[in-house]
Amino acid sequence: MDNFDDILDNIKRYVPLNKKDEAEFTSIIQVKKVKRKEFIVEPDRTCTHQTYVLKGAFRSYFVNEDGIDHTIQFAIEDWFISDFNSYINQVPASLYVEALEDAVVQQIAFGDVEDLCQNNPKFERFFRLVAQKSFAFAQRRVLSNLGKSAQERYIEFQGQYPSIVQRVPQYALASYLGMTPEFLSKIRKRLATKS
Amino acid sequence: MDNFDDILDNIKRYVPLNKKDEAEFTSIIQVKKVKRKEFIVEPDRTCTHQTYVLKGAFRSYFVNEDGIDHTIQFAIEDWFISDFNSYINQVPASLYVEALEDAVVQQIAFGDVEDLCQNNPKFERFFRLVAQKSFAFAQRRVLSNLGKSAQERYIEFQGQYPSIVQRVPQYALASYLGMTPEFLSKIRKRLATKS
DNA sequence: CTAAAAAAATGAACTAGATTAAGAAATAAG
DNA sequence: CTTATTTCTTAATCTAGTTCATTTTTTTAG
Repeated sequence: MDNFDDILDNIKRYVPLNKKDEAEFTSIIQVKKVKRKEFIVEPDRTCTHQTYVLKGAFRSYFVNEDGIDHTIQFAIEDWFISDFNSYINQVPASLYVEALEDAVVQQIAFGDVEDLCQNNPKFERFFRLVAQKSFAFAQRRVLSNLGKSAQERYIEFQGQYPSIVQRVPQYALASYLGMTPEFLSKIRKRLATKS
Repeated sequence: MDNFDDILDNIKRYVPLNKKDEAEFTSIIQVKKVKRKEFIVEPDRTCTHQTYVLKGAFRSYFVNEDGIDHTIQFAIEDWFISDFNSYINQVPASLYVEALEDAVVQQIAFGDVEDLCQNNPKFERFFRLVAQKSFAFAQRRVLSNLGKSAQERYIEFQGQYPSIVQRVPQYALASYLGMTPEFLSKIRKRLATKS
């Protein structure tokens, strides 16, 4: 059967759930398989779901007028991903969310989540805590972008998310860190030869 | 007496409040006057409160090892400000929050807010919606930092927050936009002479 | 009103990182 | 396997933005 243990454990890191809560939550989950290079969100189409990654890897990114893309977020197992701005305001997306590997996801629809939150304060609380944590995280990223050099940003990310560094293409990582793939290549060489 | 109308109106943009809700909320508000250049948050001291600006202007900023400061956020009337990471995790702050003008603020303590949220789902919901909006905003800022040139970032900010541009010192704005004050000066001259 | 301090402007020299282009290596998918 | 495609590397050139040093302007607080 479907494995909802991981996503429930994720929630239980923030709020305790009894069997009834669990049933309520799992009843709104939709499971989906996604092939590598497939999009689960695309610009101009409203992002209707939050996506929990059960297996696989994703990235969300923005493509600007010049065709250059900027990675907003990566997500591997046990992470949520979406075009959050599109999702919470239910307006057309500006991002792509693309599978970097064949993947299995568990999705929850905006309307279902809002209903759930209205009916069960535990979930309202869960989504508050997650949003607050996400905001604090995003602020740290702003700080890192403002204050650090390209090399320092790479080293910091590598220290914090070694599994992501190994798993995603270098051009995607470069675009997350705000530099060109060529420059990231140069940094890696510099770091490798130095030690 | 104290004027709580503005802060209550702010909340009511997200959730409806009856008189009892209003009383519950205002009972935990602490009012404070702050002089220009005074800090309401400092590194290494835990940020115990969220601050609502009734009158005045603030900025939060980080000072790195080289003594260079990076502005994270501005706040004028009707905005909230804090070291959010310190506040929600109740860990020592890494930011300064400084008054740019003499100010009057209304503060709510972390513990009081958590109690309020547990007892009244309307406030849980309010803080969820605010956190989600803040997160979406922070993501847009990351995007803007990654994708745009210094001049584009300035023009964008100026279009979105003209009142802040006029009100805060240029060095603070430069440090928010991720450039040196000298370069911002150059951009402004370029834009002024071009038109 | 005025002296002192803070903020902004200017310009010359410099550099981190981008751009371009081409070849090498890795990976995917028949 | 094997070939087509995608990804990564390398190196030369270029530029947006920084640094540093000085001057001018604005603000502040007695």
